Formats: sequence, C-alpha cells, structure tokens
Amino acid sequence: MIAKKEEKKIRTRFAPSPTGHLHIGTVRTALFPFLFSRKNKGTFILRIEDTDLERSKKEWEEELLKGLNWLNISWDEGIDVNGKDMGSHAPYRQSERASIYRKHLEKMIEEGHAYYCFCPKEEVEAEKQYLMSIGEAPVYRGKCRDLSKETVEKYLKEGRPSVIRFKTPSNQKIAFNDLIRGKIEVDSSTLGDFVIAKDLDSGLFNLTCAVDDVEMEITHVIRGEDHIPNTPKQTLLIRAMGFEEPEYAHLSLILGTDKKKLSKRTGKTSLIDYIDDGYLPEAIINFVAFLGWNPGTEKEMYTMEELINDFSIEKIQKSAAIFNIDKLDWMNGSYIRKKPLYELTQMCVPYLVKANLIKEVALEKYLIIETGEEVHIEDIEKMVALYQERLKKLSEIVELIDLFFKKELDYGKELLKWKEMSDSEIVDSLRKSSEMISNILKFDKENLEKELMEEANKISNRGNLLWPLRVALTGKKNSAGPMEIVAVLGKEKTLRRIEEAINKLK
RNA sequence: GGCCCCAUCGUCUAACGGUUAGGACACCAGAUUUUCAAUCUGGUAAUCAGGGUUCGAUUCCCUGUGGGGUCACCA
Repeated sequence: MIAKKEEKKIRTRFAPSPTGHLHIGTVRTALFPFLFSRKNKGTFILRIEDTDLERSKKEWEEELLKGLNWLNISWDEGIDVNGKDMGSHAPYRQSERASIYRKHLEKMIEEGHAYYCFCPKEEVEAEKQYLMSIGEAPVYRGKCRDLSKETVEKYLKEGRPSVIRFKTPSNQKIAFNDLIRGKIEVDSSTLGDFVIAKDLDSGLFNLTCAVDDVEMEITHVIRGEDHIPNTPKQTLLIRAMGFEEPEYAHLSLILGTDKKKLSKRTGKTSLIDYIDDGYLPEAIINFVAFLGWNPGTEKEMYTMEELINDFSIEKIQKSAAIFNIDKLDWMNGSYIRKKPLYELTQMCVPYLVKANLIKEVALEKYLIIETGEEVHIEDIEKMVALYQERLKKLSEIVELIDLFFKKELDYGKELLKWKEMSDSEIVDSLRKSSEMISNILKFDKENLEKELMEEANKISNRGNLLWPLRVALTGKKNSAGPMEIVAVLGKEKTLRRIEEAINKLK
C-alpha cells in the first residue's frame, strides 16, 4: 500500500495556527511528521495556518518557531526562524496565499462544485438546532444550491451578506485509509454543504488546507485525531479540484489526568512553562515521542537521532494517552544526571540569576548579591555538582544551593536536634566539629570526609555528630553531605556558620 | 442527539491465535545512609462486559458499556 507512493519523495507538513502558546500536544503533532520525514529522507514543511486574522498573532508565531528550534525540530521549507520564507512553494503563511485560494475557488464555482449562499446566519443556526432536536445530522441542506446565475449576481451586487459553500455530493460513501487506524468511512449526507470561504479572498480552513496540501505536494498528512471529521471534507475538495489526495495518519490526542483533552486545569500545557520549569529538550522529545509510540523493544531512552532511526508509523498507538508528569520528571532527572557538569551549570545559572541570588558581572564571573562576594563559574560548578543527581528540574537548583549565596541561614534551632539530643549535647557536638575542622590542614573533600568519619565512628551514633553539623551549614532538613558542603563553603564560612548555630542554642 | 474514533496494571506500554500476560514510571518493602536523593534487590498491581468463531482467544467478529473527538462565516 505504501509501496506505490515510495517512488515519490515523501513530503510531510506541520501546519499549526498561531493562536496561542505552543501546546505540548502540538509539539507531538509536530514531532511525528518530522520523524517520519527524516526517517524516510523526505521533506518536512512548516506551514503557518493563519487565515483567522482575528486570532492569529505574530507573537504566537514567533513563540512557535522558537519552540521548535529549542526542541531541535528542524524543517526544510516554510518560514525560517527569523520569519522569512524558505523553500520553493513560498509563501508559507496562508494569510499570504489568498490569490492561490481564489484561483481554486473561482474554478470550483465555475465548474459547479461550489456556490454562493445568502442564508442569514441565524436561519442556518436555527435549522441546525432543529435537526439536532429531531435526532438528525445537523447540516446545511443546500437551500441556495440552485440559485440562478442571475440571482446570485443580483444579490452580490446588492451587497447581501454571503458565504461560499461546497456542493457536497449526496449519499456517497467517502472512505480513506488511515495509516494508523485503517479504513475510515463516512456518508456524505452527514457532511452537508459546508462553508469553504467567506468570500473569494477569504478561504476557510478546509479549503486552504486542502489546496495547500495539493499545491505543496504533500504525500503524507500526519495530524491530530481532531481532524478526522475534516478529512472526508478535504478529500472531497481535493477530488473536486481534480487532484489525488495524500495519505492520512491521525494521531490520538494527549489527555490530562482527568482523561479529557489536556488543559490548563489539569496541568501545564504550554511548552514555555516546561522550559521555564527546567525540563530539557531531550527529555521532552523522548517523553512526548513515547506518548503513543514505542519501538517494540524495551529500550526507552532515546535521542532524537535514535528516534529518527527507529521510527515507524505502524508502531503508533491508536488510543489516547494520558500525560503522566511523573514519568517526565523521572526522565528529565535521568537526562540531567547524564549532562556534563559544565553544561549543566551553564543551564542552571539563569535560574540563580532570576532568583536574585547572583548577577553576572563579567564573562563567567558573578556577584553574590547578598554578600557582595565574587564567584566564578567554577565555584558554581562545585555547588551544582553536589546536587546533580537529585535534580529533577533545573528550577529546583535555586532552593537546593541558595545556602551558598546567603549571608545568614534562616532556620529554627529545633532543626539542629538529632533524635533525642539535648541542647547542650548539640552544642558539644558542634564544638567538636568546629575544632576538628579548624585543625584540618588538607582542605579537600576526600580528606575532610576521611577525618570527619573517623571522628564520627568514635561515637556510637554517627548522627549525633553529622546531623547538627549538616544543619548548621545548610539550614535545611535535606541536603548533600556535611563535608561536601564544607569543601565548597570553605573553612572560614564553615566555622562562622557553626558559631551561629551554637548561638541559636544559647 | 447524529457521525467518527478508542479500550491490557493507577499511568505509558509489550505480547505471528498457544507466555507463569513482559517492561518502564509511580507505589510498597529491603540493602546503603546523618538527612533527602541517586543506586541495587524484591513486591503489590491489568486484558471493560456478554455473546460468538476456534482444539485454544488480550489478539478475529457482533452487541452492550465506558471514554474521547467532531458537528463554526475557528483551525
């Protein structure tokens, strides 16, 4: 079945409308045709569907382009990242293609495939309501279908409000073979004469989409399941225009935890929110790809390259998938753990800057805002290193390492207490740590660990020494180990923090 | 309501018509540990229901149920 199309070079497209933030579900709708075209050495086209001038905005288009770029989803024809046309079918914004749609519209009217309709909106709406109430398909039944040419011209001249409808053939089975779902068939009478344009210069979605798919020589339309009802309409249009329709594949939707279309109520929906939270593009791509697709093996950590390599449409799932943020978090953490430390640090710095802990003063040099000290990127790297393996999202770095940027730690003295220790025991414990640390000459992590553990092992309960020290240095219930912190903090600050902790207990 | 789509652990999913129904996340327990992670080991947990077809159905067919999509002068 695919064999006959194989000689033809594969051309797929992603056709978003810039009417809001780049939705995470849209990311998937972009990813699958992308993978498919790359896998088959075809062409991937980005077409901006902005025929709705009211809702389409330049800023959404920009966000879209940036988002795809961030994800590493590239395209061969369309609007480049700077908003310029690229490829041979320019322009790629539907708002700039009116003349092309007009050409097809005029031809269809001429050939009797489409006609002007002067029915008032309210009347059409009322009829729909009525049909629905008696349990029939709510369609426009073609009242203006057979208006004479003269009448149409007269009405047009009078300036009567009008739209252009498609003359849907009646009682015809329209079938297409969905690459994911198999044969899908509907009766044309459930379609009615749908509107395809507001006027000759304002084509509507079903028309513009059908025209562009043939004009751009798309071989495979891979899009969301919500377009299944549109496919027979577009098939009809394409045939009426005298072309052959492409192959279709409809992806299932991504659902929220409430099993409804993923919406803001049940979770973050925009890619931008995930970026801000500190998810890595690799993780998002890997996760989203596995929402409705799998290689059939047990491998599930996939780079983009590997995805392209192993991708196949047959392995796409028919049923909708629930967006499970826990798994994304796990996957993201796993990618973070694998990141080279230097790169990870570079990615964390913006979060620290945004949280007002540090500011950049020179290349790779930062000022700690509270203390006025200067830190180099390498110092920050040491801090990040302590927390690399417990980071799930980059944004978490702030609350994890803020202790290194604070003048004074803010915590209650109860936190210093390990198990049943009394205040005086804690003070003794801290004094012992302080004394030991001030006597250590070789101030590196390994030696610090060694000396501290030697000391800790002398007492029956190691926690009596380790816990108060760790809290004195971090002010936190959970953190990295005490000596790791000491190594990064330095002797002077360490001793000062221990002193501050002792003062709390007096 | 009409039309269309879908149905395996809580979630993502694997299983030429023959498997003790497999894996991953989450969860629970254990090991490790000053804490939290990470890591390792083990565990709980699923074929929507009813009919067929078949020697044998998670798998094929029908019906029901449930969920979803769509019915715009939006895309």
